[in-house]
Amino acid sequence: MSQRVARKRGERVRAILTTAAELLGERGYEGVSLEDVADRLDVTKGSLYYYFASKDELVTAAIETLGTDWTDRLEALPAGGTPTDRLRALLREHIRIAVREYPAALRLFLVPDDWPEDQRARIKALRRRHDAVFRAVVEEGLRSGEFTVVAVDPTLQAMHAAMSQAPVWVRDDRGIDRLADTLMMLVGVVPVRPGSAG
Amino acid sequence: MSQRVARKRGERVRAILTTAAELLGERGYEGVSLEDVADRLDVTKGSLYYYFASKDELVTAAIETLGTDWTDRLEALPAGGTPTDRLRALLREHIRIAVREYPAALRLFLVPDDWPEDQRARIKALRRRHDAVFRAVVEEGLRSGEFTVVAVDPTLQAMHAAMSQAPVWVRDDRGIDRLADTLMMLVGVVPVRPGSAG
Amino acid sequence: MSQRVARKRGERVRAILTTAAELLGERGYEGVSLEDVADRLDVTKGSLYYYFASKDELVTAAIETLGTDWTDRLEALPAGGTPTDRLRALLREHIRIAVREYPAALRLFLVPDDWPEDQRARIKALRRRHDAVFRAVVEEGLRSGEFTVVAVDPTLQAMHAAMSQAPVWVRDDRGIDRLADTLMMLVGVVPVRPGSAG
Amino acid sequence: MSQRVARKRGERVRAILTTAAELLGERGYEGVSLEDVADRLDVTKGSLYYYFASKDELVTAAIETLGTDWTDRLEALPAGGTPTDRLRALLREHIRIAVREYPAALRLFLVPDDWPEDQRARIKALRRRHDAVFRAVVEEGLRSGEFTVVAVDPTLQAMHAAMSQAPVWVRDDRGIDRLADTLMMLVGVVPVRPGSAG
DNA sequence: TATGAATGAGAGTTCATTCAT
DNA sequence: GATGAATGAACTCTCATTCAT
Repeated sequence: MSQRVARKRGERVRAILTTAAELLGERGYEGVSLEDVADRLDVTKGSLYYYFASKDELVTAAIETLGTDWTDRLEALPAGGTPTDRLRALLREHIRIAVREYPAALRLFLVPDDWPEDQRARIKALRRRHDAVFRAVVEEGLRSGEFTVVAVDPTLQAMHAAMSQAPVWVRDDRGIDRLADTLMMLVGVVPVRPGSAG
Repeated sequence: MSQRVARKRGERVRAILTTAAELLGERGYEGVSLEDVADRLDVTKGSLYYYFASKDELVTAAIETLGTDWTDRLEALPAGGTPTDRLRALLREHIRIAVREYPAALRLFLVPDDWPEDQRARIKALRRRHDAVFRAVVEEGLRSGEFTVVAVDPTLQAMHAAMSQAPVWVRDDRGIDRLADTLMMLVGVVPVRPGSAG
Repeated sequence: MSQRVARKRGERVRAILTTAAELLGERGYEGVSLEDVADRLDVTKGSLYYYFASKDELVTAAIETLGTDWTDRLEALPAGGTPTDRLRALLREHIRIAVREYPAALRLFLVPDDWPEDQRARIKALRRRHDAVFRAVVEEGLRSGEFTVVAVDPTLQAMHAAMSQAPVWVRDDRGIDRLADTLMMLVGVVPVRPGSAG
Repeated sequence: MSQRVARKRGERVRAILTTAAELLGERGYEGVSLEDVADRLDVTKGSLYYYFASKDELVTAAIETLGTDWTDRLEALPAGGTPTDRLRALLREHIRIAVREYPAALRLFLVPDDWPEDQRARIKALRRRHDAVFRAVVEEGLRSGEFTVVAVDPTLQAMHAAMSQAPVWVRDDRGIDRLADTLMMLVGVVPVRPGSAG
């Protein structure tokens, strides 16, 4: 395969993955048919099989795209400031992306048990990289004494669970901030002027 | 209809609902077909329609069964002790049920938008009742000054999100306790000897 | 079987047939399920099979009831007057019954080809008796010279077809009269003051 | 889509519609399943959904095909002659088509009440166009004084009802002519040598 | 006699997958 | 590379029919 052809193929694949990621992020696995993906790309269903062997393969790759993009954006946040500031920024950005772009994200990362090990592994890796971003800041905060946790793992897991569910109840920017502040408490950071409003 | 027959029918309905709840709790709405439910009950698909008018009806009733049972067990916990003790007990029990019995429960309570209003309402009511159990304790803790929160709603939502996701990563009793303690931090209760183990 | 029991059975059968005839007259064969019939009788589906071997049997018998009742009422019309008056009265009464009570009658008498010969024969006999009522008057009118027809059979058939379809377009009493007058033309009786209004 | 492909698709659609129209014309809506249509085309049920979104859509389109074809043939009849001659020709042709090709046509044009408005409208339009052919001749005959009617609407309706029912009793060409002549009486045209043969 | 329960065939529909062109 | 077409399995739902009690 010539380089030119390979490049072209790469572009095509990327277009498919981006589109699929969008749709999956909006409606989740069972909510998206290959017809939907093809339609939005102005292509026919059959064509997708030229690039991917099955729906699962396509979905896995698309989730990879989506997850990578997501993590990239978190990593691109400014590095300076205290762990507290950086964690809060991370939380806000994460929630913002979840709410605005990938409302169905939660469902996506829960891969069905009967998928091939290969694909499960790829998504696991994705989660790990994503997780590392948060873990680094939390651990730094622990070292500096700013943070207190029962254990790192459940803390991170609780954070992610809450953020993924956010699209269900968070409506506006104020909701995002309140949720971020609430999650800061998981590392022992109590906001300056805590309230008790419903 | 004679009493004896009515009782028998009740039993049958309960058997169906229990079975359906189990399967739904394991695999979620789209993961369960009526064939699956019928198979596990050793009857044919069509028979289910003798008791329920549609899949949605059956599923709604099953979710109701599952949710009511769940909340009942939380409400049955001993009433005494400080809010801190009671919230921790609630969290532990909730996580235990989620992990051991209804690993896919999370997805269940997110009712599809296109369901009949009637059924949406029933499930909403269920969620409200469930929520009230936690809310009462949290508010008591706030009044007594034991708890601190940014706002009650996101706190409860984060708790529930984390607990529902628990089946994915929690494996043993220690995991349950660590998660419960972690979530206690959402109300500002820091454990006596906080650690930092991964 | 004692006489008392036989009588009771007869009553039950009649009740079923009347109800079935009603429903069939309203909605036609495919529009009525045994459940519908049973429901309206406050009985269960299964019970019907104690009296009838199959849906077709029940339907045939019900059509017989309906058809007999219908013909009875036509025969009960006053005998006096000219053939013209009597035919017009017959037409009006027939249309009235079709429109008000058995809007789906047309479909009913068109028995599916694959029904057992026995049942086809019974319905044929019914139609014949019904037909005889009109035929008698038409033939009398022909003998008396009041009527003119191309041939008796197609005349009668056209009359019946039009009357059976009447429920689709006839709305009020005026519609009934206009249709009856129109059909009188089939025997050469032109109304005194013919119009041409749509 | 290339022209060649579009043409091929058109042919396929036409084949489906023709087949469906045939079956529908024979057995009516409820008497035809998609399986039946697919079988006769030597394809599987699912394939039909590649061309039509639902049974109703397919049926509507098929009825449209059938109805258009029918009306086309009536409109193609020679235009000359008196209204009497032309109406008789129309009646004969209409009955011939009904008897030979679409014996169940009657039921087809009675669209179920719960169909989407869109489809009801399409079939209504069809009926209107069909009706117009007869109405034009009848009105011309009225203007020229050849015809006499009670009212135009019931006259046309009675004609159509009788013709649609014709397949039930008309057997041969003589039957067709006798029925046509009989229906001419609805507009006051009495045949030259009226008989009274049964 | 009648009931409640269950069955099984068949309906319409969806969709991942295949394949000749 | 991509398309249009077709497939076949799975799904929800309906209903005439059977049968133990």
